[in-house]
Amino acid sequence: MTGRTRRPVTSYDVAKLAGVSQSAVSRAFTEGGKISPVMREKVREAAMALGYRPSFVARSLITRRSNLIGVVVPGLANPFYANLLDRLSLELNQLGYRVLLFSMYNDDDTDPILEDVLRHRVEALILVSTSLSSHFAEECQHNGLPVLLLNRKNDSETVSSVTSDNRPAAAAIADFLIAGGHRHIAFMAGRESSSTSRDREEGFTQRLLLRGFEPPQRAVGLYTIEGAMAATRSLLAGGRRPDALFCANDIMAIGALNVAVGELGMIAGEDISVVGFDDIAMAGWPMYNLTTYVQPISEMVSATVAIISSQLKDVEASAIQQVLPGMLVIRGSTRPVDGYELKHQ
Amino acid sequence: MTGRTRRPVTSYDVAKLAGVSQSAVSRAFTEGGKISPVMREKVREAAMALGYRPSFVARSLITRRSNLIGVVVPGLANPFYANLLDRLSLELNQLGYRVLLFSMYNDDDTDPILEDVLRHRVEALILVSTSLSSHFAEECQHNGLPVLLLNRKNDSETVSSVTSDNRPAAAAIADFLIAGGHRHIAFMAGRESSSTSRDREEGFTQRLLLRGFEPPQRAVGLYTIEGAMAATRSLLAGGRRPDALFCANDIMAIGALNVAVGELGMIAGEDISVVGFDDIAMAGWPMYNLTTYVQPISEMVSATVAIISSQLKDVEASAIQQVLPGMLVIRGSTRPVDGYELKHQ
DNA sequence: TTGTATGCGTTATCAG
DNA sequence: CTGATAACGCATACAA
Repeated sequence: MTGRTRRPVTSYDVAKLAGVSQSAVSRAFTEGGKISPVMREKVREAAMALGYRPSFVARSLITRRSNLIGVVVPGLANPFYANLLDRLSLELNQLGYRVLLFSMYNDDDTDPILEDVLRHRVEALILVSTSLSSHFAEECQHNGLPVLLLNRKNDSETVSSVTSDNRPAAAAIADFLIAGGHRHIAFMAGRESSSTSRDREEGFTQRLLLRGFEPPQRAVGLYTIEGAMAATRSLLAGGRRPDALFCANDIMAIGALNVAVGELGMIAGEDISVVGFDDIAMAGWPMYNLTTYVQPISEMVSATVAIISSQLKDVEASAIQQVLPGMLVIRGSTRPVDGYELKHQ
Repeated sequence: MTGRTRRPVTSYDVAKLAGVSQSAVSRAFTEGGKISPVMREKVREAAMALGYRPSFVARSLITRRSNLIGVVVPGLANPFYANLLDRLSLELNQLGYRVLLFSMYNDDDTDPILEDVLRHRVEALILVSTSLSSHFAEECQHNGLPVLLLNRKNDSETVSSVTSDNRPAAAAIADFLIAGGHRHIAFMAGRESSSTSRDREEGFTQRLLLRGFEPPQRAVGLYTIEGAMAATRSLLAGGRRPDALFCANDIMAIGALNVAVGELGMIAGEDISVVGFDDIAMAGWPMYNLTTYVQPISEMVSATVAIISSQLKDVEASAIQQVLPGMLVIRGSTRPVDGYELKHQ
């Protein structure tokens, strides 16, 4: 406790104090190290006295394992992403991995960031609702680096992904709105570049057409509250006011409610039915009470970790496109419909 | 593009292909490396062909700089934390640092996690609303590792912190509620262990006493929506219903509104006035329209990065306890008061 | 079981 | 400006 050390304590320092070899110190701190209990204790004591902590960076260099997993998120303003990241971090930690975090704000060009991630020698890469250039996909595959797209799909079949069953989900929502007797149905997209948004729109539109409806009125909310509020204002200002609105995610649906209910004084579930997608916590709160499609977030995270784990074990493991089923939960933001059970709070 | 490489490409591989020495490769990829343009180009070409990326872990070992900053957050369910993390990540990235993320779910014992962080040789440590054992504080100081508590203070003066002016803020809220003619004033605390919650409570209570009021009715919301909803139910079920409620953060205030307005049908700003703290995005949405104290999140993050930077430059730089002023924004969840300007949407 | 010696992929130091 | 060579802190094959 005397002076301030500048240089961190090394295994050599510990070895000298304990009167043993450096490798003994190493073994004392390695998982399955063959070492006698008495020696281990001696080393641990010296280490404690010096405040020694084995350096993961030195270890990584030789073991080629960084214990790091790169996670790229598109900002955390959407609670769904925050939640996803939170759980991901938790599960990865339990497996002994640490999360190297990257926030993407412009979806267009992930490459510079990914370049940086690779330099850190992460053991795997998880992209949350973010796309990947085919160039990089190849690059990662070539290096045997597991990559997984979470809540988004890739054109190529060579990269793994975990998503909900977006198309059937959207179709079910179309059925529900039709059954509710709505006639002027609208859809709010996220970003045009988002496969997730496209899938939901296609599933929705195709089912409407199949049932003899016109394609929905269309707006773009850019996956943000503000964008959704603006889009909703113009949607509801138009001559043919829609009586139902399906938004590609909850955050936009809530933006829509902010405008329809909060600004225009409409009554959700009577004047207009609003449906979201994700089931973020807010959706279940009394003030919004939003009908939405539950993304099975827990299963999605588990599947993600499972796939990553398997590819970590076996580099040759083939890519998996996992699609997980969620469920529609009916709350008060939509007109009640016979045969659909209202979720009791 | 032929076989799959198992071992990442090294600078030696590049050197061989380019017909130069390994050090030349290193210089070509180092910031201020003295190297001729022609050689640099030759190296870059070979590197591109092989898909070479310098290893940060090898570099870290010798430069003793990991480019990593450990950030510990108490989960991301509270948008305020998510926002904080988001901005922090952004600013640190711009300075060339990467965020090594840790989520704390039990506030009690951060030590095992911090142990792990240090092994990764992070260059600094930012604890968001999380406490630090004095043991670890010493340890970090001894190692010359900058540590900063964000949105929380420490007993010891030796560790830096960045917070809002919680006490004056809470006092201002007391004044505002008194001016609004409220008589039965309640306070909802976060966690008892939170210095932030304690500061806000003390500032609030002391001002009430000073103005001749009784100490506020008290509830504990545990900083969560669910906790706040439960606390509010019992608060409003009691005989003496409070006509004003100040919650130690927004998320709890919104929980309170969920119950008061959403469940009990009360009218916020008439039957009861609810005030929060933080000014998360949600607070400004029409459905909640929450009066709250704005934490200057942007300034807090900048101050954090500035302090960390200065301590990174000069290990001997002394700890700083920075307290930043925010401001009260009046919205619709509280009774209007003369002399207080309503925030226009 | 323990110690010795070597290498992980870079940067840094020194000659040329 | 360029190339050889020695660290960086640890794990591991090998010898004892």
